[in-house]
Amino acid sequence: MAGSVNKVILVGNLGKDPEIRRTQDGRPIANLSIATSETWRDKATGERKEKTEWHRVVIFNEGLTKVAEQYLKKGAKVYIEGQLQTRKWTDQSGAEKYSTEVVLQGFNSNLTMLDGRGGGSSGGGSFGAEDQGGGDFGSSSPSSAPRRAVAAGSRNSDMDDDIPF
Amino acid sequence: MAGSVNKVILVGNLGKDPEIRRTQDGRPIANLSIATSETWRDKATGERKEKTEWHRVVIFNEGLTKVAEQYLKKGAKVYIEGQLQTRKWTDQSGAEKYSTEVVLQGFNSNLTMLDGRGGGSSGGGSFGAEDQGGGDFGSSSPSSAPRRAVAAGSRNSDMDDDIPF
Amino acid sequence: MAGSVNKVILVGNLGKDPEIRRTQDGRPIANLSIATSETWRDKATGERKEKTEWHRVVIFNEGLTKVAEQYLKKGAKVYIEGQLQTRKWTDQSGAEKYSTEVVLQGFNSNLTMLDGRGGGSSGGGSFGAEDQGGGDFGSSSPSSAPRRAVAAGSRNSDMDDDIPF
Amino acid sequence: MAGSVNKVILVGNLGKDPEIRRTQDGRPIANLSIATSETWRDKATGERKEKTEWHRVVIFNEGLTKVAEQYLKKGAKVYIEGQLQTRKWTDQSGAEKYSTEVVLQGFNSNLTMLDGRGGGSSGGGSFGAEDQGGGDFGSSSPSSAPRRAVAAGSRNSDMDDDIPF
DNA sequence: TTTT
DNA sequence: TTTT
Repeated sequence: MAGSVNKVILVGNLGKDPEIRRTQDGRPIANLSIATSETWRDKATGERKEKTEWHRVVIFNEGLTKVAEQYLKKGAKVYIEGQLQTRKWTDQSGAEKYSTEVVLQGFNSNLTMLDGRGGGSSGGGSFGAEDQGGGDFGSSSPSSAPRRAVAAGSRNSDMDDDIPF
Repeated sequence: MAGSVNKVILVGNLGKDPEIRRTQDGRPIANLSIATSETWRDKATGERKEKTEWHRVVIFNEGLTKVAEQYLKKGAKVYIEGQLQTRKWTDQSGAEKYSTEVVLQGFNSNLTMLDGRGGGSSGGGSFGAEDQGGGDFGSSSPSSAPRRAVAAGSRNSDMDDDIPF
Repeated sequence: MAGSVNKVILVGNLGKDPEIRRTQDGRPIANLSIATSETWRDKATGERKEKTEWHRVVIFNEGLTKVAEQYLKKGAKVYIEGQLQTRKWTDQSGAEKYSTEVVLQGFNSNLTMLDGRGGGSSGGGSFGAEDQGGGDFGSSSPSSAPRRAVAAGSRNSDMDDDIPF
Repeated sequence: MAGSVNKVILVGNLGKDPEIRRTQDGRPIANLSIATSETWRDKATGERKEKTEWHRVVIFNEGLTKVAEQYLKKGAKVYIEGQLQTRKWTDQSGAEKYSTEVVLQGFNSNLTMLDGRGGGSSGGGSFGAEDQGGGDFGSSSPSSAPRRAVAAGSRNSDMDDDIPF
């Protein structure tokens, strides 16, 4: 079907270190377990309640996989943008199982670190789907290309970042 | 955990009419099957490929459930905003199963119709989590309350919807 | 700053045909005016109210610009994903002005058509940031690459799209 | 127009403390300045570049305004979900100006703290549009109501948060 | 004016 | 089971 959107946005913490696997043809894949939770006060009893949801996240994008491998640790807080996918598989006893995952792959994926845990001087970093994420954090290539200068009449004569508020 | 976000955004089509159930205490619940798909051309063979993903959507919000029941039909295109939730259940044979659903419940849910199928002169409509969705489509109550007038100095003296571009 | 996210998601209708311009070095840029609106019933008076918001959308991505030029017309309904950017410019009288736009550029942009207006047999189509959008609609290249086969133990032995709900 | 969506998602840092104002009828409004930025390496020169975007955020939701007033400080990292709105106003010289803001108001707004600055043992917290946000951070009321138990056949017999991955 |  |  054309004309559809399939997007998941998570902000949560890793329940354990990323697991790195490889496809048969050698491409790396990272698996993350990410927890999100909500808390509320029960209206009847007044108790504080909390519910944690665990999300299985699979990173097929090679650059983002490297970022996960190098920078993410158990406990790290991340922003994740990917797609929902449900896989069918068969367990050892032959039973059919379904697993729904948040898949980071292709152009509309994102992985952004929201804290600086795990050592180094770095704080959070943002990595888009096109990143190769190689090398040192400080020299890692970035998200999207900057906006190019545009010839659009007089409207552009004084481009500036200083927004006065 | 505090400080987390769990959000799913889908634009897709209903594979069948909504199914309405009731909780033990009588609250209505709507189940939707929503398809999203992507198409691409295989780089090697040049073939056109398509992959469809099916999403199980559960609407706990009472107002949105009514909207689903009254206005959504098989084939309808919708915008959905909800949360990911995975449930564990046991089938007849005692096997443990997991089911991951997109749940519309609480303040940060949304259901917006993107076409006007199923009769009436109306095209799509938007229903937020606070809607009761009652009555005729044309008179259905809306999404969010309008912005209130604000005393904020001279900055507000000439509010206008006519943005000239 | 690392660790940030800047995302705008719109579903709305074009107020007029796209305007295509070119940068000084010849790259095409599309400008869209997109309307979103909300309706509500005034609690005090019971009147039905509507407020329309106009969004200026600028497409720097070359493939998406072509898609806009070829397929979008006044009235078309689209899903847009981009970033907020505010530009400062100086008008003819020398007054400083600011213009905030939704910019589609780079990896995390999306333009999806949600209807089939404007002729042809085509309905909606989805175009990610990496698309070149060339040629006929039916043969246009697609969104993201498909998921590759993965060697991940027994879990993958029976991949299938037939989710039974 | 029915059938539209107007959503902004930001993760960024406050450039200064929130500013609290009041409407003529006494309702509190919070104004935030939030920075997002992206970095990239210039392909031609190899230089590291950075571009910061400033966002004006206006919180009309009374509960979220209180949260902003009590917990947010200059430098705090937040997740924000709101709507784009452009206001027209006239400055002292009579010139027409436009200001585009991210407005948090109504059901589909969200403000989530992503760090634990400003004292207390708490880390980030999440506040939805329906929160009143009163009282101590640790006892603050929550986001969305929990999912209610559902009579839906055998599928629900063993609900559990312990997802084993 | 933030953050890295 | 949708849609193109």
